[in-house]
Formats: sequence, C-alpha cells, structure tokens
Amino acid sequence: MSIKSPDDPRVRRTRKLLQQSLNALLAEKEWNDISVQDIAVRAEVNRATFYAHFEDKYALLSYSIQEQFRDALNRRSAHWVTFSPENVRLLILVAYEFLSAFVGHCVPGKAQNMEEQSAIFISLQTQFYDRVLIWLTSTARVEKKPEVTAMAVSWAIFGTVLQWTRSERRLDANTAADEILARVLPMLAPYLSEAGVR
Amino acid sequence: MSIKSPDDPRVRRTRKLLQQSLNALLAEKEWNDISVQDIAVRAEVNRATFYAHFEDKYALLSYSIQEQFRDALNRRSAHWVTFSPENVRLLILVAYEFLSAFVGHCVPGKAQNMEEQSAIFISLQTQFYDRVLIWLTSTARVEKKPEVTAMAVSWAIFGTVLQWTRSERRLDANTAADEILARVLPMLAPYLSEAGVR
DNA sequence: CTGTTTTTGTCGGTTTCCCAACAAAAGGTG
DNA sequence: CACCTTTTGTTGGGAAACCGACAAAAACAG
Repeated sequence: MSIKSPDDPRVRRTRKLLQQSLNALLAEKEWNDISVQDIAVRAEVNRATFYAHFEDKYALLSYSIQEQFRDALNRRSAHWVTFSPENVRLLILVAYEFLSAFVGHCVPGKAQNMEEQSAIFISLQTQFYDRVLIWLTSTARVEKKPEVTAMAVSWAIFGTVLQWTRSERRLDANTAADEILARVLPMLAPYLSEAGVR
Repeated sequence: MSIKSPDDPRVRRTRKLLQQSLNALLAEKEWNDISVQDIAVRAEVNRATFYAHFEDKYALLSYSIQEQFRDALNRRSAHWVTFSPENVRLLILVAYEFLSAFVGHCVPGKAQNMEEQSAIFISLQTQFYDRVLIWLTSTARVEKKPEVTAMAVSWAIFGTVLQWTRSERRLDANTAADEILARVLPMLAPYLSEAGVR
C-alpha cells in the first residue's frame, strides 16, 4: 500500500500526527528507545498506516525536520521562489537559528544520540542543496553544471553553520549570517550578474 | 452513510476536530453566523463527513457540551459508577462551576445567542437526567418508576444551578452544592436506605 | 416580486485508514 | 545455547473519509 496524493486531508492529518508523536517522544526518550510501535500508538494511528507513509523511523525524522525547517523559513519570508542575495542571507540566518535551537537540546557528552543527529544533519543538508539548486536552475543564465555549484554552496553554508553552532563561543546570528554570506556570494556570482554587470 | 463504531480512531478524530472547530468559531462569531460549511472547512473535514456524524450544527453543539461536561466530571473523580451522596454532591458542584464558566462567556444584553443557550441547556439537562437514571437503576432496590424520580432530581439540580449562576450575587460553589444537595437527598432516600436503615 | 448567490442535504465512486493476523527478525533472560 | 518476548514488515478485507456533483431550500439584492 502506497500513498499517491499528498493533498488528501487524511494524508496531511496522518503525517502531522506521526510528526507530533515523534517530537513528543523525543522530549522524553532517547532516539534508540523509540520504536515505530511507540510512535504509532502515541499518534493514535495504526502501525500499518505508518509503513504506508514512511519506510522507518528515520524516514519520519527526516520528513519532520524538513517540515519544521520549511515552516521556519516561511515564517520569515513569503516569496522564496526568487533568487536574491537577501534570500540567501535569510536562508543562512534561519539555518543558524534552527541549528542553534536544535543543538541546544542535545547533551554534549552523550554519544547516544549520534545516530539521530547525523540523520537530522543529512536531512538538513539535502534540504539546503535542493533549495539552492532550484534557485540556480530557475535563473535564466545557466552554468554547465549547476549541481556542483549547488552542492558546494549548500555544504559551505551547512557545514559552517553547524560548526559554529556547536562551538563554545556563540556568535550573533546576524553577524554570522553576514560572514558566511560574504564567502558564499562569489560562488553565486555567475548567477547574480544580471543586476551586477548588465 | 451512517457511522457504526464509535471506537474507530478515525471517528474519534473526526468528531474531535469538528468539536474544536465549532469552539474556535464560537469564540469569534455568533451562533447564527456559523454554517455547517464553516465548521467543516475549519476542521479540515469534508462536509459530507459532517453529515455522516451529526444531523446539523445543533447536534454537534449538543455532543460537544456533553463531552466537555463529561471531561469536567472525570477530572474530579475516577469512579462515577457508584451511587453515593458524595458523588451526587460532586455532580452538583461540577455543574455549578461548568455553568458559571459558560454564563460568564455570554453577553447578558444580547438576545442573539438565546437559541444557542437553550440548545446547550437542553443538552445539559438531558445529561443530568441520564446520569441520575443510571444511578437509580443500578441500585438493587427498585422503585416503580425511577424515571420520574430521575426527572425530578435532575431538574431540581439543573434548574437551581442555572438560576443561581445567572443571578447577580454569585454564591460560593461549595456552599451552593451543599444547599442543593440537602434539598435533593430526600428524593433519593429510597435508593440510599441500604446504608441508612438496614 | 424576479433573479442570483449561498447553503443544505444527499448520492456513487474512489482513496485512505483500521484491524487482525501472520512470519520473520531482533532483543533479552535463564 | 535454547526459550520467550517484543518489534518489524506485510497482507487482505472491511469501514470511514474524501471528492464532485446534484437538486432543493434559504438568504439576499435589485
């Protein structure tokens, strides 16, 4: 059994319930102590229905992070379709805040939740990559391989933000965003030249 | 299409959503300005599904009040099955608090929400009646017509509580409960004689 | 009053969800 | 190790929710 239409109200409802259930469980248990069963019971959703939507709990976590980050973005700006330095900066800013809040929840000493963390990080980086790639391909001026640029840019943003949020001395989110933006913009220059050179 | 099993998670979910939707709408609109359509849209439930559960918006309101009152009761005591003066007193007490809170929401001058209020009152009185009747019939000693006693008792409780909550001078809930209980207990004497006479 | 719009109930057809059951894998415990 | 319990995926049948459409009633405007 597989789901076809993500616009069906029942589908949205089920996924939201599973998402909320996982968040609630993460607040009181370790990632490894949470079973698919737990999630389904807490969400009051049948276990078979869970598997109709997600392959396992990792897939749900990935989906949940994606949604949360998307919400965090939409709360800042309404028009993300347009590719502009301002929007790139906002992306970095929200990433910094998002990861700061998340790292704040984790106990540094515990190596228990490494598996969970890495799953989240992979999911987030993919999110960055997809977004940047969409920006690049939506531009009129096309590079030979926009995927490579998108990969480099997304990793530059994600990696730096991750490193800084995990370091002892926390930077202000706005200054951090400015710093990172300054390093990333040169990579994006070919795509932004319309307003610059033209 | 009619619903058969109230234990189905989907049924509970749908009803809860419709209930919450109605509550939200009542907080910002008059009862007469709320359509079935509004409720369904806000609840993100199909309009046809609404009619599968409730005949109209009055039926939903009635159901909602019943549920809220049941919750208010369960929050006080765990074992409502047993028929005892203490539980009768608790029933009165919760009724007083419940109606006080409800009347507080209503604007006295507005005659607009009379229709809504009467619907709620009818629903509540029925609730009292059902509960008292269950108590009486669960007793070993059986009167000829317990329905009549239940009717009289439930109306005595409901009517008095309603009158007092609407009056200017508010009584303390506990003393009010004691006052009413003292008048009601004689009616229930035949059913309580086990511990008294025996 | 007439015409327009909104709301109301209701109806098949389709999709999703629930449920019970199952075998297989994973996790303890002696 | 064997034994037992829990968890995992998967399946088929049935119940509930979605959707679009419809006619009829109600509310409304000119």
